[in-house]
Amino acid sequence: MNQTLGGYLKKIRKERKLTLRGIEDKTGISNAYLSQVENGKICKPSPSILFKLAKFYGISYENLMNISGYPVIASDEKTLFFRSSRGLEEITKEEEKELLEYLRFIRLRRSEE
Amino acid sequence: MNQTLGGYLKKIRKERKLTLRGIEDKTGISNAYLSQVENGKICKPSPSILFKLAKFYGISYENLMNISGYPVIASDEKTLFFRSSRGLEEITKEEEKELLEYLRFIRLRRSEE
DNA sequence: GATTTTTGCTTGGTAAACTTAGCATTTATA
DNA sequence: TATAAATGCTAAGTTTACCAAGCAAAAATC
Repeated sequence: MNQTLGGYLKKIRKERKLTLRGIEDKTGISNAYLSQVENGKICKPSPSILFKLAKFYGISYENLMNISGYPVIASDEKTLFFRSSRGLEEITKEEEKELLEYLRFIRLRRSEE
Repeated sequence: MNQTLGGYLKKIRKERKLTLRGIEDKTGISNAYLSQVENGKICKPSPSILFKLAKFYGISYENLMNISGYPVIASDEKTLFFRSSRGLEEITKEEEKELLEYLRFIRLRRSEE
């Protein structure tokens, strides 16, 4: 899907007509370094750098981590949870199943309105 | 609560009565290096190393990343999703609210059985 | 009790991320 | 058209993660 990290970043920057030095000013990442990244001379920028870029471009940090070859929790290994007033709550497999059924019900009901 | 990476790893290893060389054999991480990590001489092992340790010890990779000072997606910024036969499905805020209510109902019902 | 093995650690070296300085070419301004 | 500024890039240097080798103390084996 997405080729190299450098290619991906370069493509986005070109699309938005931004300059290396402009990004340096906004993110603190040196233009020299970013050039090396975009041209594949650096293949694994630190997570901190990737995070700054993700935030600046408004793209997914997790995706950048993945493209860069860092280990990332596989989505199907993540525990399901809920935000609530009490914070984050994990849910059991059984609850997940019931909730999924209920979600189907909700969506069906909504589509019939 | 606020623990150093080294202290945390050392504590776990001691609790389980494991040796540095034993872990080297199982994970490929050199005992010399692990010693430096545990004693705080190395503060930011690469995510790849953290992942190996998390897997080996059966602890949270995300937590190790966090303790090491790497950027991690804040839990309240995570998108809620569901595993289903169609893959991962994101849910809207309204759906989340309804599902949370239903979760309360499920749990109440279960506790009354 | 002597010797061998195990254990944690230090030292020295390599590789790669990242910065600063500077160069060549293009673009803007006069 | 001449000059100044901007842009992308490279080279050199610093820092730090990480490994291999080796050392001293503790533990195990005889």
